[in-house]
Amino acid sequence: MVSNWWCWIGRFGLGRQGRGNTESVDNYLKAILALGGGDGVRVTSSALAERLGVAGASVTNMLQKLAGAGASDSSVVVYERHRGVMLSEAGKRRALEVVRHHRLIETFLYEVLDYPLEEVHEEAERLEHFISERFEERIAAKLGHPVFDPHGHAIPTMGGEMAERRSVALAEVTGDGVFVVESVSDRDAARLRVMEACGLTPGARVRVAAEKDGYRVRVGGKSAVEVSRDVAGDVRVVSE
Amino acid sequence: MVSNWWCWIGRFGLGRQGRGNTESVDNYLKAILALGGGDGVRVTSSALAERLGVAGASVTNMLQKLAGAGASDSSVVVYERHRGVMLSEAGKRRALEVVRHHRLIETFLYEVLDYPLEEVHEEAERLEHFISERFEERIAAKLGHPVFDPHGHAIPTMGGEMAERRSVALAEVTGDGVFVVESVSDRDAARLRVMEACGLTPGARVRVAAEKDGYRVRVGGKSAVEVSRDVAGDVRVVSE
DNA sequence: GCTAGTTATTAGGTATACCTAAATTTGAGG
DNA sequence: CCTCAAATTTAGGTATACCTAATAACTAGC
Repeated sequence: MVSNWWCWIGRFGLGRQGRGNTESVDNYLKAILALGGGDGVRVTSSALAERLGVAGASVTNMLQKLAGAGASDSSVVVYERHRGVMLSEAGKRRALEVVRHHRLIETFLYEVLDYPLEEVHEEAERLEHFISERFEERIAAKLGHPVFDPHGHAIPTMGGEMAERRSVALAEVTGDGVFVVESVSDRDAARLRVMEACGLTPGARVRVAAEKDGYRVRVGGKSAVEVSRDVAGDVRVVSE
Repeated sequence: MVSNWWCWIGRFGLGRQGRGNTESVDNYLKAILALGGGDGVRVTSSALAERLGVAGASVTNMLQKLAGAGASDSSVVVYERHRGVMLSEAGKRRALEVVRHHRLIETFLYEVLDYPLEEVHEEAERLEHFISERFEERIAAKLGHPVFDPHGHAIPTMGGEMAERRSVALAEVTGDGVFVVESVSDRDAARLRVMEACGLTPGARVRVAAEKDGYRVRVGGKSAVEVSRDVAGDVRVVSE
């Protein structure tokens, strides 16, 4: 009787890689979507380069490859040199799927694994590319098919539909008034921590007074706090 | 008031990639561990190539890079050309960490997300490379720091310790007797489905009778079933 | 201790996805 | 309509991680 537990460590080929969408490609699609390329807006190479943190030349390379792959239709983007890029139907579908993954994972981390709000984004950003259909389906079911993620952002359905809501950045509010926080940006974890401390979380009812260089906000019964313009730029509200 | 939900899709650089361990490197380390390279056994290039499903030349390349990186100590493997490879302390630590990730994820998928047993492996194989320390910690806590995964394999602790148990493959059993199933291999999903159907799951008490070309097993009150040599090779048992 | 056969390594190539630096194209202002 | 600066693309390079084919090193058997 010999102990050889190691025999049972799985064995498999290297690499992964679904149907031809690499992690990189998905990130480009997501970035194009985020910059408006899913709604007929032509997105510039430099905007993409800036958002993705890569050199402009790298963007051009990738766009050429994406546009070239698959004859003409069936391609994931519509691209003409010097005239920007937008998503094709297929590209938009895929981009929304990745966004769905991202937001479901965020919700899952927050609801089921008790992550702090400001940490869900980074983890989801990595995992969104590697989960299977089954994983997606299972966490969606576990969470009761949520419509919004913990930041207040809408989660696209499997069909790519998305609850749309009208809102403004708090930073664009000029007068005083009472608002409901629609969503908070996940861009900056530190800022997110500030918002949480102030009670500026999705669904919160806030009384806002614009001041030079910022806002005075009161959430619920708490005492008023000063909110910088930076932070206000990361909070979206709807008027009550 | 303008709706521009897309502004809130996260923005980030591409790529990922922790402290220099790529997914590929982790897979090599895991494979070396699985072939005994964590216990002073020199593992051959061809064994690695076979297990990883890559060409021999690719293995040599990788081993040279792994051995070369970081002066001499601090390297993750001990390698001499033509004489095989084994893990260094650091390499073994990392390999066990990846195995820990894998098995925790499997347990999580099975326990929390209700995956069928035969599907957990493939998903874990992908995700093990991309979860953070926090994710690992959170699922371990959620599961109550489990010691075995759903296949019956021991989960290494954070310190790299691992419950060791003595067992034999059912295929090596010659006489008759009563055994307890210690673990089942996750290698082959189809085989796993057969085992589940037979009741051959970790912890099950089975009465075994060797026959030419296979085994006759009785689990609990169920009627006896025939088990092929192939399947028996994927079941490990301890005598009662 | 030599040779055949297996095993391992070197040499040279592919694809992805980045980079910098050098063209080029575009479009705004005069 | 022409020039010039900004945006974009081309050209040429890097690193990872694979590949095949050719060469070299071990090791058994005689």
